[in-house]
Amino acid sequence: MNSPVYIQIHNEIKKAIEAGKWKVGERIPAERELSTEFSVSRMTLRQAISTLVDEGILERKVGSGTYVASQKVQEKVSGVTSFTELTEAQGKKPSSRTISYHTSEPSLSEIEKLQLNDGDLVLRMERIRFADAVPICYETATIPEKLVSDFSKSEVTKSLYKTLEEKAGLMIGRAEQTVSAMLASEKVSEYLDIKRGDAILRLHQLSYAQDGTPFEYVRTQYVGERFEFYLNR
Amino acid sequence: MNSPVYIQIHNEIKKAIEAGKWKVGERIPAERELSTEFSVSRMTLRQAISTLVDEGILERKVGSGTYVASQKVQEKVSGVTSFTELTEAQGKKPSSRTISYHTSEPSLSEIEKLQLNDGDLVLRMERIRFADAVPICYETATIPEKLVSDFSKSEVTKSLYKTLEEKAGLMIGRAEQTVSAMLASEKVSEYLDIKRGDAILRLHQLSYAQDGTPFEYVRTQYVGERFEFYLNR
DNA sequence: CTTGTTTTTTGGTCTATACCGATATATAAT
DNA sequence: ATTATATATCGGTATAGACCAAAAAACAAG
Repeated sequence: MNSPVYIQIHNEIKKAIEAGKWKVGERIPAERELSTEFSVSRMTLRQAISTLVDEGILERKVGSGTYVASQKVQEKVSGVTSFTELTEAQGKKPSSRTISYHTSEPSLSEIEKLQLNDGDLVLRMERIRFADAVPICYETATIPEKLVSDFSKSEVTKSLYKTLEEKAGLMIGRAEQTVSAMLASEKVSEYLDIKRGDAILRLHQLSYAQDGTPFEYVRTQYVGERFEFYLNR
Repeated sequence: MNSPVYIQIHNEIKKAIEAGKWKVGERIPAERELSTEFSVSRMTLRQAISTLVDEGILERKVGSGTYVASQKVQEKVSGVTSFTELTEAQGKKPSSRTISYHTSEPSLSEIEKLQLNDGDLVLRMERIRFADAVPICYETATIPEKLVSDFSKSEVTKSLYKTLEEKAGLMIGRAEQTVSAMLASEKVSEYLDIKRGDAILRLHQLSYAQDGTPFEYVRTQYVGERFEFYLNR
């Protein structure tokens, strides 16, 4: 247990809130009170509170007290375009399941889109995204193998952009998106729990680094019945 | 000048950086040194530095020093189109601040877009969205008053879609979006901490219920320097 | 010149105390 | 009962000092 005291206190308070010691909207004890309870100075206690405020778990009100904040995921509402936002706006929980994750030879379109050379390999990931338990889309992402050969699987699947930026110094630039419609294949229809031939909304996306190099090619197939993606310009 | 000392120091340091006293990537004097220079305690000086770090203007490196950060907020686009997802993909924390929230007479464009009748009132909300502490966009959302008259403010600002669906039985359908460019007005430039006449990327969005009724009209003004929105079709 | 070790510098954490202004609550006046 | 006022509580700011671990710089050894 070598973490700083204020982090430990942060964790204890957070756990207490999750355990229901104080409910949403309720006031927690004053800083001076908590500081004696935890046997630390008020400034240290304040630091623990501050991190919880930064995380949106607590709210401060001068002269009144510190209160358990309502929710934080709910702040994300307004522009209804993305899967995640739509999902959360409807009060459902987005999740994903990785179908496959392996290195292989690129297809012709992948060679073209990602500007690959002879012999270059790619990392291909397939995943399904869910809203609650309902499958919404099937997604295939392709990345040049040389870009991610040094990274762990979780580094690639969980926060690819951050990992690429921090560990490979690759600055993310623009992205090209194309939207079209198609029919579900047998394979995809099984993944998405629909019938073969059902309507699919297809989103192709090619992401470029700031130097103009394409580094990620994503093809997403949304279930037409369960997702809408409108663009008018 | 009644603002706290640490804010005043924050402003002075920020101004000095903008004036080129220390260039990007360069190290600024040590905290102990600056604290004597400004004649404050080190903790107060630290608080000024901390706010600058939160804003992405400075970066700390233990044992080394504090440096002028390389970039402001990166103009990246990843695999997503929404502000929230974009922000999180860059490892930053999205947040928002409500500027105003009141019922009023609709404008001509609002009457047209939302298909309002004579005498109908609208609820108009203005808010600013941030990535970490940096303002990214200014957003005005208009909703027919009759739709939300029964709801509390937090129900509208925090999870409008969920509330509409659960309490009004309104199923969210499609949304039309238009993207264009314009110049920042004086008012908006102050909100977004930019100059009047700076480039603004404007996104207008009209959201329809599943029965075809328009129910929300959102106009978002993104800071051109801090946000990019690519669409190719 | 290179490599390993020590010293110094720097940010990170923590204490104990103090005063301020905003808010809430108890009290007094009407 | 209502309204004005004083008091207590609360978070916000600020001080002056202390020790720690990471990093850099100075130094020593080969």
